[in-house]
Amino acid sequence: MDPRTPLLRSRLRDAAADVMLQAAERIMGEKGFDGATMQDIAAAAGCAVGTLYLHFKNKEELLRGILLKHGVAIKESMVAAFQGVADPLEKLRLFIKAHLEWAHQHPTITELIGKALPMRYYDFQASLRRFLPQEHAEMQQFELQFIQEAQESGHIRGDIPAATLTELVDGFMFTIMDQFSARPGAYSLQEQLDLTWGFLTTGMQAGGADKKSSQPKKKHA
Amino acid sequence: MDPRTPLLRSRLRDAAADVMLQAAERIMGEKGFDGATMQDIAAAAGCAVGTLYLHFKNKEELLRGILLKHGVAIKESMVAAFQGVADPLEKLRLFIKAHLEWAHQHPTITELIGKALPMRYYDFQASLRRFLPQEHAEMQQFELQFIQEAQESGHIRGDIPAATLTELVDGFMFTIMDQFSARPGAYSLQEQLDLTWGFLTTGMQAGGADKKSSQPKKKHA
Amino acid sequence: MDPRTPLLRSRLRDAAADVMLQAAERIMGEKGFDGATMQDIAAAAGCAVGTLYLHFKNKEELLRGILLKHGVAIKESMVAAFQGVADPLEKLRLFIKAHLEWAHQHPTITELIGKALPMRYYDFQASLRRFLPQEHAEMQQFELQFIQEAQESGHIRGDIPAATLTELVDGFMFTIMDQFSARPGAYSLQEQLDLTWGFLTTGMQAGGADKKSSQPKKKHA
Amino acid sequence: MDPRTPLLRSRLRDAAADVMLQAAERIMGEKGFDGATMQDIAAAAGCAVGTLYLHFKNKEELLRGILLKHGVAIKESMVAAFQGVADPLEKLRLFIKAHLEWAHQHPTITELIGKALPMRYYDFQASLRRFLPQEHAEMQQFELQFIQEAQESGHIRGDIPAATLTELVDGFMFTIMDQFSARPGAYSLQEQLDLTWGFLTTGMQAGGADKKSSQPKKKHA
DNA sequence: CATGAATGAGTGTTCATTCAT
DNA sequence: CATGAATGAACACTCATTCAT
Repeated sequence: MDPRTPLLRSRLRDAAADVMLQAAERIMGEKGFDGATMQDIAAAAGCAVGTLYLHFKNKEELLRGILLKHGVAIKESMVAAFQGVADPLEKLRLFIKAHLEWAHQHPTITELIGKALPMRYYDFQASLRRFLPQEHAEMQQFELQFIQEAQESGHIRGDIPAATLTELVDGFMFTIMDQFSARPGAYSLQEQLDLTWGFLTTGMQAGGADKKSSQPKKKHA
Repeated sequence: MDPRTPLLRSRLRDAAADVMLQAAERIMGEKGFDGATMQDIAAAAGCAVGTLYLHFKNKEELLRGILLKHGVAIKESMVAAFQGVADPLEKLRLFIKAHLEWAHQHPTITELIGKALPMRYYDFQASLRRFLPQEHAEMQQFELQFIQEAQESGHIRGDIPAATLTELVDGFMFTIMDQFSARPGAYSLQEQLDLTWGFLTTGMQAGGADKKSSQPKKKHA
Repeated sequence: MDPRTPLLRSRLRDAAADVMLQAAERIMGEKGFDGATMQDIAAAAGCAVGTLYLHFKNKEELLRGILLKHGVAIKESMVAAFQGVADPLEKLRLFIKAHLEWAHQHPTITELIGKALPMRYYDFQASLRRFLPQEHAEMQQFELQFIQEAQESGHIRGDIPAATLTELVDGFMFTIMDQFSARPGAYSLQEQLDLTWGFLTTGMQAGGADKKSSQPKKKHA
Repeated sequence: MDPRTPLLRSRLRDAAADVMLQAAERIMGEKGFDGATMQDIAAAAGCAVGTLYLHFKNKEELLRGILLKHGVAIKESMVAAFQGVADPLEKLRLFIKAHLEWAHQHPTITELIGKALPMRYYDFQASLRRFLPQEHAEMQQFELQFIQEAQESGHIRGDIPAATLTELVDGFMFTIMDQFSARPGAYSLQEQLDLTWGFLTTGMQAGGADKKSSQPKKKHA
C-alpha cells in the first residue's frame, strides 16, 4: 500500500534509533544505568517515552544497543589496526593502541562503561559477554592468539598460561583506560600508550627490560 | 536488671549492629548497593526494617559501616605487615601481599566492593575517600612513600612520577584482586602473589629484572 | 488523533488537574493536610497515586494549587467589589462583604483552610504569604490602604497604627468567617455582615457608635 | 510490703508526670503535635520512651494533660480575678485581662495551642471541649453570664444574642492573644489590654463610645 | 508510527507503641 | 517502676512500562 520504499523506512528507523542511543549514552554516562530514567532519555532524545519502546524492548536493550554499536566499531578499528603486521608483540601493541585511541576519541562511552556497568573486572567482562557475546569473543580470541604467538616466539614469558596472561593484560588495560579517561588532558594519548606499553612489556618479556624504551619494536624484529 | 550495665548493653548493641552489617555485606555483595533493599537486608539480618534504622542512620551508613569495619582491619594488617622491614621494594611487596591475603580471607567484602561501589577506578577511589577518609589517606600515603623510596634508591624506574606509578600499581592490584577473587580456587594465594609481583616488578625495575625479585628468580637468572 | 492538538490536550490536562484539586480539597478539608494521604486523595480523584505526581510535584503543591485557585478567584471578586467606590470606610465594608460572601459560597475551602493550615493567625498569614505571595500581598495592600485613608479622613480611630489595625480587622474577620462557616445556616449572609460590620465599626470609629446601623455612610459624610 | 507511704509515691509520680508534661509542652510548642515525636519528648524529659507510657496512655493523653494542667490554672486565676466585683462589664474586662495576663506569663502554652490544635476557632473550641470538657464549660458559662448581665443592665448592646456575642468576644480575644503572642515584646501587656478592651467596648456598648478610655470603670459606675 | 498520560508496585524512611529485661 | 531495643504499618514519592488516542 505504501509506495515508499522499505529502504527509506528502515533508514528513518535507524536514524531515530541512533538518536535515542546517543541520548541514552549521554544520560547513562552522566547518571549511571540506574540513575538514568526513561523519561530523561526520551527528553534528551527529543521524543516521547513510548517511542523509545518502539525501538527498544526495554531499558536494558538500550544499554545493549549502545554497547553493540560501539563494540562493533571498536572491533573493526582493532582488526584494521594490525592487518598486515606479522610480529605478535607488535600486533598486541597495536591492539592496545587501538583500544586507547578509541577510548580517547569516545569519552562518553568510556564514561558510560564506568557508570553503567558493574565494577568488577570479572562482572564487567561478564556484562560485555552478556551484551555483546560475539564481539567480545572475537576480541578475546585475537588477544589470546597474539599472546600465545608471542609466548611461542619467546617474546614474552611462557611461565604463565596464555589465558591468565590475557586476563591480566586485559584488566590492566582496562584500569589504564579508566584512570586516564577520568582525568582527561592529564596525559596525551601518546604518553598513555608509552606508559601502558612500557609497564606491560617490561613486565611480560622473557628476557628482562631493556633501557626504558616504550616502543620496543626494533628489539623484537 | 540493672539499668546501669552499659557494658552488656553496648555489647548487645554492637553484636546486633554487626549482624546487620554482615547481612548488608552479603545482600549488597549479591545485588549491589542499589539493588539491595532495606527489607532484604532486614530479612537477612532477621530483624524488622525499623531496627536497621536504630543502628544506622540510613542505607549509606550501612555501607560506610561495612567499609569502615574492613577498612580498619585491612589497614592494621597492612601496617603490621611491613613493620621492621627496611627495603622499600620489599615493603611494597609486603603491602601488596597483605592486600591479597586479606582479600583471600574476606571474599564477601571483595564481592561487595565490586557490586556496591562505582566501577571506575577513579570513582572507586573517590568513594573510598568519601567513606573512609582517614584509612584511605593513610594507605595511599604508605604506598606513595614506598614507591618514592624505591625510586630514589634506584630499585624502580624513576621516569614516571611516583603519584602516577602509585595509581598504576593500585589499579593493577585492584584488578588482580578482583579477578582472582572472582574465581576462587583457581590460584593459590602464593600463586596470586607471585603472578602479581612478577608482573609488577619486572615492569617497574629501573635496570631490568634482577636477581632478588620476589620469586621468579630462576627464570631471569 | 492529531498529536498537534495542544488545546484538547491542555483542556484534558486542566480538567484532570482540577478533579485532583477538588479531591484534595475535600480530603484535606476532612482530615487536614498531614492527615490526608496521597493514596486517599488519589482514591477520591479516581486515579492512581502516580498520576497525582504528573500534575503536582508533591503534596504541598497540591495545597498550593487549591489555595491559588481560590486565592485568585477571591482576589478578583474583591477587587471588583469596591470598584468605583470612593468612601474608604465603604470600600473596607465591601472588601469584608466580598470575603464573607465568598466564604459563604465556598464552604469547603474555608473548611480546608481551617484544617490544612497552621492555626495561629500569624503562622496562617505566613502560610498564605508562602503559598500565594502575590495575591496575599495585593489584598493586604488594599486593606491597609483603606484603613489608612479612613484614618486620615477621620472615619476611624487614628490612635492605633494602621498596620496593627489591619491585623486586628483581618484576624477578626477570619475568626468570624470561621465561626459562621462552621455552623452553616445559623446566620444568613446579611446577618453575618451586619454583625461583623457592626462589631467592627462601632469599635473603630473616631466619634462614637450610632444606634445600630451597619451602613454608616451618611454619618461620616 | 513497701513501707514507703503512698503519699510519697504519688508525689513522685506527679513530679515525674509534670516533668514529662513540661517537656511535651515545649516540644509540641516548637514542632506542633504531629511534628513532635515521643522520642523527642522522652529525650527532653530525660526519660525513656516507655516511661512516658507509664504515665500517659498515648500521645494524645499527653496533650490532654498539658491542656488540663493549664486549663485548671487559668480557670482558677480567672475566677479569682473577678471575685467581689459587681459590675458585669468590669467582670468581663477582668476576665479578659486574666486571659491576656496568663497568656503573657505562659508563652509556651500559647505557642502550643497555636501549633498543636486545629486552626479553626470552631474546631479549636471543639478540641478544648473534648480535652477539657469541664473547665471549658465553666469558663464559657462565666463569660456568657457576664455578657447576659451586661446586656440586661444596658451596658452592652442587646440586639445580638448573648451566645453569639460570647463567641464573637471569644474569637476576638483569641485572635488578639494569638497575634500578640506571635510577636512577643511588640506590645506590653497593658497595651494589649488597652487595645483589646478598647476595640471590644466601643464595639459592644449599647450607648456609644466615650472619648477613648480603655478603663471605662467610672462610666459604668 | 508517535504520543504522553496513566499506572501501581516498590523504595527508603519514620515513629507510636509494646514488652522482655 | 524504668528502660530502650524492637516492631511494622504507613508514608511520600519514583519510574519502567503500557496503551488508548
